[in-house]
Amino acid sequence: MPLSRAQPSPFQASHDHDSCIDEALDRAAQLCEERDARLTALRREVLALVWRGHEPVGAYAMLEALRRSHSGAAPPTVYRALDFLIEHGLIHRIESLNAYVGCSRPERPHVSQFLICGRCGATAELDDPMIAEAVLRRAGELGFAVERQTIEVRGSCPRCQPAAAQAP
Amino acid sequence: MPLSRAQPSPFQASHDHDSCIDEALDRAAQLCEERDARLTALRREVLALVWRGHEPVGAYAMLEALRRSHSGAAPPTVYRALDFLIEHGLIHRIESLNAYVGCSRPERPHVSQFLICGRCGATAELDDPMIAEAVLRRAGELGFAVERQTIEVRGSCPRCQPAAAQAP
DNA sequence: TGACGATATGTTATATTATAACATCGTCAA
DNA sequence: TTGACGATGTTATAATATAACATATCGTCA
Repeated sequence: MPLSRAQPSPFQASHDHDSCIDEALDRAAQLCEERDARLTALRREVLALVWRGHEPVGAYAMLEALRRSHSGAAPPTVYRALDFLIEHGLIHRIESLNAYVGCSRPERPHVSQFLICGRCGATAELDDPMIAEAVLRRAGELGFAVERQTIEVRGSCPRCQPAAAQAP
Repeated sequence: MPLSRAQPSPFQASHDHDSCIDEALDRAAQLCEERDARLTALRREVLALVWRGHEPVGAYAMLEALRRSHSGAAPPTVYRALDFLIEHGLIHRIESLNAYVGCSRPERPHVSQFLICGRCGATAELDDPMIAEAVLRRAGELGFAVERQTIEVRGSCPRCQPAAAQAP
């Protein structure tokens, strides 16, 4: 089965990231059209910036990059675009980094978990039902009604682990 | 079995919070002594501020309170104390709130999960091995070496749920 | 068409959270 | 007693985020 429209696996070896970006932008365009949401040039540009890599990107880093094309850009310019993208599930905010990362499965709502490499910064988005359900189960036992799960895991990705062992 | 030295259960009905604070301070003093760490008056005062309630407290709120007794207090005053308390596992930082909450089991290292009520702010610290292990298992499958888990769950606590249903 | 309403963006200012850098103080031990 | 170290004081500034109001753009309907 060809994975024609899927993001690369977590911590995959080098891949064609340009197509990765293109694909994310295409999917976003499609989703926004379906939902009558306006993926404007500005929002699209911010989405592309989030997808520059698989590492979370800070708002002010995006702002700086954005200013190259968009001379008058100010903090609200970026934050408003980020708000839109988050609302539509196109990106996620990583709370422990104050940074933003592209969503790998924007089509459907999901509970995700993030594995964040402390060395290279690469971040993988998981959608593991076992984890999500373990949280729901325990919360349920305590009578707590879950609305949102924020799960961010720091550590070393497979590619950085020899390095991690070398220089601890 | 008497729970002589245990924090109250998550989302417990009203309890004697003064003894809750006292107990946290006593345990901290004991732990610091065991570890040859200096729980100075300032650090102790900041710890008491974190324990004012079971809701996470922001650093600048603590700073304001601290200034009543400590006229010259400045941001570093608070942040340095917080750093110390975190290092010694006496408090936790809630990433999604930029706020700090007392640790309910400072004696031993643990992986905790937080249930945070979006209405009253009350926060319960869990130490559920099922959740922690579900994360470790999945990360392990992907070759990711976990160093720290940040798990923060938003929702409504049992006491706020009727209210939540009423005013959604 | 063109005027209106809604949504998006521009612009300026400011709030909130956190850290850098260096000075001073206090304590303990040699 | 002095020197080293850890803690705190002090000033300044960095980094992240939002408020508030002005202007522009787009789609719709009279």
